[in-house]
Amino acid sequence: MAELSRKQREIAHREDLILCAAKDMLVEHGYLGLKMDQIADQLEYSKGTIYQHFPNKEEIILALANRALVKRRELFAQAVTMRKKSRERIGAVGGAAEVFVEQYPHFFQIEQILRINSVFEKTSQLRRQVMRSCESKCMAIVSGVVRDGVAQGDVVLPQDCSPEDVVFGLWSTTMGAFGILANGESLQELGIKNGLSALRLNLHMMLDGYAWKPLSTEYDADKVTNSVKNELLQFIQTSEN
Amino acid sequence: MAELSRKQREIAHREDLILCAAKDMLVEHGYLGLKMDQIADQLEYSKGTIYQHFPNKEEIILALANRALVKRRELFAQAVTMRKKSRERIGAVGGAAEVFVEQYPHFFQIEQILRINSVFEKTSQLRRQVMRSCESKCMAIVSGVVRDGVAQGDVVLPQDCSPEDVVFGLWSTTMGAFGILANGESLQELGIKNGLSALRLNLHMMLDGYAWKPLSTEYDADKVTNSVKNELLQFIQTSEN
DNA sequence: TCATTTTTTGACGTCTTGTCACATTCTGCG
DNA sequence: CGCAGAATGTGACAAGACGTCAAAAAATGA
Repeated sequence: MAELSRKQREIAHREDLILCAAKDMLVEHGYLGLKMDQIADQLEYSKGTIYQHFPNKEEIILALANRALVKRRELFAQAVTMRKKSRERIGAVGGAAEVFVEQYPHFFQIEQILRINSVFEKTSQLRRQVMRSCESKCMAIVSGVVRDGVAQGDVVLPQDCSPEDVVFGLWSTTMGAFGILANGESLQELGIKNGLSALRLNLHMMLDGYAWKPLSTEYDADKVTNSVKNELLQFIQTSEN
Repeated sequence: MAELSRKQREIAHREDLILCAAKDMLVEHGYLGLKMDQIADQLEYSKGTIYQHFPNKEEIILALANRALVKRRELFAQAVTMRKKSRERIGAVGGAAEVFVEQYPHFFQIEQILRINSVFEKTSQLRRQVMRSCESKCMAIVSGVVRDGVAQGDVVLPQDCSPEDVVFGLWSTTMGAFGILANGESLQELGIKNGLSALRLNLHMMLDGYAWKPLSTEYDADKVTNSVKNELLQFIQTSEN
C-alpha cells in the first residue's frame, strides 16, 4: 500500500515534470518548437511514457493554460472581496489581472496558441470543460461586481447594455492589449512607452465613460490598485503554505 | 514579347489561385489543415510549382493577411477624410474597422495564426515589412485624428498620455473583441447577445471617458457610423473598377 | 530545326507525431 | 521466497507532412 502510493506519487510528480519541461520549451521555441521526443529525452523517459500522461501535444498546452487559469480564478475571487465600493472592487479585478500576468508572464503566449482552432480541436472535452469553467467563473465574478455597482447606484448602464457587455469591454481591452504586447515587437517605436500603464489608463477611461462613480479623477485609483496588488501577493504566499 | 507576357500573366494569376485555395482550406480546416500537397492537388499543379511562388506555408498565410491589411489601410485612410469633427472622424475609423471585418471576416483567424511566434518566424523580411508598414500607417492615421482632436480642443489628454496611448486603447479593445468573437464559442451563453454592438458601445464609452467632445450622448453616433459605413461601401465599389 | 533558357515535376530525404507489441517492473499471494 | 498476473515503460515503426532537387518538359528565339 505504501509501496503503491510511492509509485503513484512518482507518476503524479512526473506530470509536473512534463509540464515544466513543456513550458520551458514552449516559451523558448514556440509551438512548433515543442517536440514530444525532446520532452522524453529531457526527462529521460521514453516517448510512450509521455503519451501515457497526455494523448497529444495540444493537451499538454491546454493543461499548462488551465494551471494558470485556476490561479486567475482564485485571484479574481479574492480580489473582489478586498474592497467595498463597487468602483474600487472592479479596479481590484484589474489589479488581480496585473498580478496574474506578473506571475504567469507566458500565459498569453500559450493562450494565443490555443486560440488556433485546429489546435484547440485536438484537445479533450474534459480539459476544455475546466477551461470554460474557469472562464465563466471569472466572467461571473466580474459581472457580479457590475451588478452590485448598478444595485448600489454607482453606475447606470445604457439602454440594451447588460452587465456582461461591460465585462466584455474590460475583458477585450485587456486581452487585446496583452495580445499586442505579447508580440514584443517595437511598441516603443509606435509611440507607446509603457503598455501596462496605458492599459490601466484605458480601462479607467472606459469605466469613466460609463460614469461609474467615483470617477478615476475623484479618487486615487492607482494607489488603490497598487495596494490591492500587494495584498494579493500576500494572499498568494499565504495560500501556498 | 506578347507570348512572354501571356506566360507571365498566367504565373501572376496562379498566385491568386494559390491564395484563394489556401484561404478556403485555412478557413475550413485551420492552420494544421492547410497542406501544401493539397493546394497542389486542387490546382492540378505539382508541389514544386507552389513552392516557386511561396517558400513555405507560413508565407502564404502572411500573404493572405497582407492582402487584407492593405485594404484596411485604404479604408482607414478614406474614413478619416469623410467627416469634419474630430470625434466623428475617430468614429469613422470604427466604422471602417467594421466594414473591414464584414469584407474580410476571416482576417482575425488568420492574424491569430501569425501571432504564434514560431509561425511568424518562418516568414520573410519582405512580407513582414509590408505588414508592419500597413500597421504603422494605420496607427499614424488614427493617432493623427487624436492629435487633431487635441489641437482643436475637442479632447484633453491626461498627464503622461500620448495620442498613441489612446489609439492603443481603441486598438486593443477592437483586437481583443474580435479575438474573443473569432472563437465563435458560446458568447450568448456568457450573456453577450451582440458582440459587435457591445464593441461599438465600449469604444464610445472609452472615448467618453477621455471626455472627447461631443460625447456619445450628445450626438447620434450610431447614425454617423452607419452612414460612414455606407459611404465606405460605395468607395470600395468605386475603387474596384 | 535545334540549342538554350525557363518552368514544371514528383520521387526523395527528413522530421515529427502517435501507436503498439513486447520488455520490464511491481504487487500480492501461496 | 518465488511466481503469476497486472501495471508500467520502451522504442521501432507506420503515417503523413514539409521542403528539395535533379531531371523532364515546355517555351523561346535564332
